[in-house]
Amino acid sequence: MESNVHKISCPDCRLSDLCLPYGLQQNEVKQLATIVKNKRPTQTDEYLYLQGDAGQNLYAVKSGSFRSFISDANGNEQTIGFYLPGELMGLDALQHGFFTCSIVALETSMVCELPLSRLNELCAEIPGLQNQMLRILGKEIASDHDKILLLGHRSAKERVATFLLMLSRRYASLGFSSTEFNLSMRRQDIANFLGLTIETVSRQFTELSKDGVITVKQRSIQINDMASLKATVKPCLPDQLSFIA
Amino acid sequence: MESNVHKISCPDCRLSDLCLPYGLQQNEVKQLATIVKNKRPTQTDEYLYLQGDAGQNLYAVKSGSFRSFISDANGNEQTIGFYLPGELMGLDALQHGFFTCSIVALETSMVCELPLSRLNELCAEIPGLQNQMLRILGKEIASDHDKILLLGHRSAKERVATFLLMLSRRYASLGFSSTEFNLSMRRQDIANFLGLTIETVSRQFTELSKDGVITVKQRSIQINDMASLKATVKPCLPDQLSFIA
DNA sequence: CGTACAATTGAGAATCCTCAAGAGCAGTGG
DNA sequence: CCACTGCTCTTGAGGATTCTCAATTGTACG
Repeated sequence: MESNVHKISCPDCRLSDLCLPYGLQQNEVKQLATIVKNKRPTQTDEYLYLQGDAGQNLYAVKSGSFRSFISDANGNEQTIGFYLPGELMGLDALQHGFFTCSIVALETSMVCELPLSRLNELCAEIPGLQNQMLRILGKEIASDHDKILLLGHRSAKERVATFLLMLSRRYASLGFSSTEFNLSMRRQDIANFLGLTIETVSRQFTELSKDGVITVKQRSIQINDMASLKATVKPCLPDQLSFIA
Repeated sequence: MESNVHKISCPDCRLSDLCLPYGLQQNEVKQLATIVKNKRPTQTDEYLYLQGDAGQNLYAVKSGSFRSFISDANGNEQTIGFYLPGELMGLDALQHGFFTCSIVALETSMVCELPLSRLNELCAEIPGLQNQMLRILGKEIASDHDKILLLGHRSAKERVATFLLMLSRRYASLGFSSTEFNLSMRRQDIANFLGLTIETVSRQFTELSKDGVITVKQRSIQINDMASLKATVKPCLPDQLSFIA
């Protein structure tokens, strides 16, 4: 079944409630499905697109995970976010038709390709789709604001704890365990995303482990004391962890 | 004339090329103008809306400037951005219909109120308007990504220099001087926005002054050596200063 | 002129980074 | 089966940047 994931269309996709079809009528979802192009799997470390590429499509994650980042003139990267199944990539190209960041697969992954021109036409026909597009864009913006808060006003420990909580939340909304999961990204990616060094991230993991809050074994994470982990970032409002697109 | 700025409608507004009407036909702009509500001036330190408020409108800055920020449970603030004339506020409410940040006026300012329901209807009728909405949303997202880069990977000096450059750019696009302007925000706002303390911001201003790059006198800024200022943030790609919504 | 607020400047402290070495794990080939 | 290589992650010590605390100066406004 998993090997046929790239053949599943919107009406049958278990992610449809998280993705663009949310809130649409059944026949509208079918309409949407007609413009979706399936792509071959994206392999680990393969780029989906590069900063500066012409962006004529949006991409929805069907399986796996991705990392988005901006490169500067010196080749330094800033990781902007991580994308999990059901999430939409490429929204930054809406401005000028060029991607302002690059996207790379963290593992073997599947995406659905949505041509912007067709999507725009469909938005005019299906009000619910236009609304959902706006909701998704609003979510991206709200999530980016949370990241700005994270980078601007949080200590290293708070950043790492927040990172884990946000992954926990998103895995939960996908129907996976919120307390046990495997990180698909390297420490380097986490550090870069959080504006820290990998040594600092590693030390924070170690500290949280020593306090019994989490158990870390390479990429595998187990949250033993969710309350403590949340208390670590208590300065945040309870519902302000929608975080990290 | 300035006192009548709140009576100027879209077809006559000198900001129309920066704002929603960009790219629209003349009659379409008139249509848009019919849904715009003029509001009384917003005074310094007056809130346009508060985090958590129901958001049924977007707001375009007609004159003056605003600061947006997120508050956490302890009352700490993170400034998310500054808004100048022609820019659209309230996009974060598109997700759930609630504002995720608060907006406060930095000086006496005018805004145009755009009811989302009417705007949505109009978007379905006017393809150009829908496109412009998506462009604006894409710009907001790209700009937020730049802020994440700024907070995640830049030194204090780079942050302050970047802040000045971005203001310079935006004033220039409004037709004002790119080398001489007055800051409408306090040091505290700048520091908070940049993830620094006001002391650090002040010291960076002093250093840039001592190097002859800028002249600072309270809120008044003069850029004497634009090349040096840009060199301070050279790690960035030349066109990556679209910055800071 | 005095108060309140904003901004600057200085000294010491804390956090995080840099540099360096070592440990753990996967894949390769003898 | 085991050593070897490459990569990732961890751990430690010292250093740099930025923050905290405190005092002073400057500016706006009644």
